[in-house]
Amino acid sequence: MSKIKLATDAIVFGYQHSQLFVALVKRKYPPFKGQWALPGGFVLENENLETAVKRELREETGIHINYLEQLYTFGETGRDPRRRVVSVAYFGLVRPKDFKIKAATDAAEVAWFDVKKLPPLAFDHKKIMKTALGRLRAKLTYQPIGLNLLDKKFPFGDLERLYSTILDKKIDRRNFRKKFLKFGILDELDEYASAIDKGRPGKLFSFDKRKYNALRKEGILFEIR
Amino acid sequence: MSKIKLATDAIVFGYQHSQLFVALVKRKYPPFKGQWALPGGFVLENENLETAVKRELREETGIHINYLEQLYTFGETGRDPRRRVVSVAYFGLVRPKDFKIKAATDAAEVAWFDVKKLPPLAFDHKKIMKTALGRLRAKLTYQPIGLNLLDKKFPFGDLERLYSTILDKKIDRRNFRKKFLKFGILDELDEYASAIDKGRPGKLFSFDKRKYNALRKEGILFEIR
DNA sequence: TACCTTTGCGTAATAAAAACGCAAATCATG
DNA sequence: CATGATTTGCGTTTTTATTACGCAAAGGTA
Repeated sequence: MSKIKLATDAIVFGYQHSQLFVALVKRKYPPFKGQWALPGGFVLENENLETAVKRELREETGIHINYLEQLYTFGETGRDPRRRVVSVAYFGLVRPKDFKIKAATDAAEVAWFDVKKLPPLAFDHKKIMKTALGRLRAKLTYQPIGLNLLDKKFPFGDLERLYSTILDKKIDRRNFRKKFLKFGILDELDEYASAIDKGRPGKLFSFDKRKYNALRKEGILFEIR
Repeated sequence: MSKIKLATDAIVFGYQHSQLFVALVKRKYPPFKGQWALPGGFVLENENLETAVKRELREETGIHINYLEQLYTFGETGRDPRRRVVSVAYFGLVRPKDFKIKAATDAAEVAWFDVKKLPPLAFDHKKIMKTALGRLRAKLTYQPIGLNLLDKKFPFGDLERLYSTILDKKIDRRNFRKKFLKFGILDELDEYASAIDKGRPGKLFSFDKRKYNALRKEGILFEIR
């Protein structure tokens, strides 16, 4: 039979307080024992790829994923020192409330790392991270996937700060708001953000996925820069 | 060992006379014997994925590929009736002069099909085709990859017709020209298209890849709609 | 009450896109 | 060899989108 092994890896992003995080697990066994790595593992024979990623994530991190898409397949010979392993990488997003990491079964430790302060990573996972970050940044500009990183109800300022930190640039608050709201995919609620923060409490918004899909069907395209 | 087999498939596009073509091979053996399918096959144990696609393409079609990128990995259980096969699909572009198909070794027949008149395809290749077409159309708008489908020297009208046929919409010739040339990635040559066609012969242009990469590095982004 | 911060709504200046006009170069045709 | 058909090449005007700001309102804090 084929001696090529098939695996999946997951790059899971989380966002909170103007910081972008990624979930990593500390490896229990060689190779790279004790190093941080992306959660992932081998695909079972009768298992779909997406099912495999979700299973690994559940087993290793207990994370409840909110958005998941295939990223890229990394298949260079030699990327695993043991033998030929081809890995289909997925990238996922979680909401702030799902940040808490549950008991891990397979991996020794799980933790969220600020993407700006990553430890050395096992295998070619640094390369995978870079690809994932590129995809996240690019996609943010032409699909409203950033909303998967916020609570279901959020003040508008949160969304603006999310774009600003992930795209790593200043954004004019007023123009950003006008442009985003003009798409009509956010519902303005009759609730206000609790005034724990300083400043005037803002109205809460929620993503109207139905309206977004309808607009997309019509060919109207989302774009934020 | 793993009973999952790893394969690659190639979706190769060609363009000529306002028509978009794709290369297909007729299957020699079951399953789907006698049906048209995408060129492809199993990855060898010590072979990189891109090497595998290129080898298969050479063996099955003799096509000289000009541009190649990974498209998506199709891994649903049951997509191959025999056993579990996960396929990493690539999509490629060839120039008109490379259209001629050479002797095939592995496959019975190779042919170019107009994407608008495709025969029934084996496996889940119809789905792969759809994904590839989507990617080509999307990418055309934010990267000048369409130039890989034209001769190295081409009259501007060819480029406009290429966009018009692949994106399947009318384009204002004058605005398109202005916008495309403004990027400064095309060199205007001192040659003219041979006046075999009717109408005024146009100047020939060529793609200045160096200039394009320089601009991309600066963060200036290409966009055509 | 004064001050700081953030929200929410607006307007003016600037840049980009879309719509359209028209002459020049070539070929086919009578 | 003049006429029409076709395609190129270079404009202008109108419309739309983006960018750059101004400023009052609503909350907390001192």
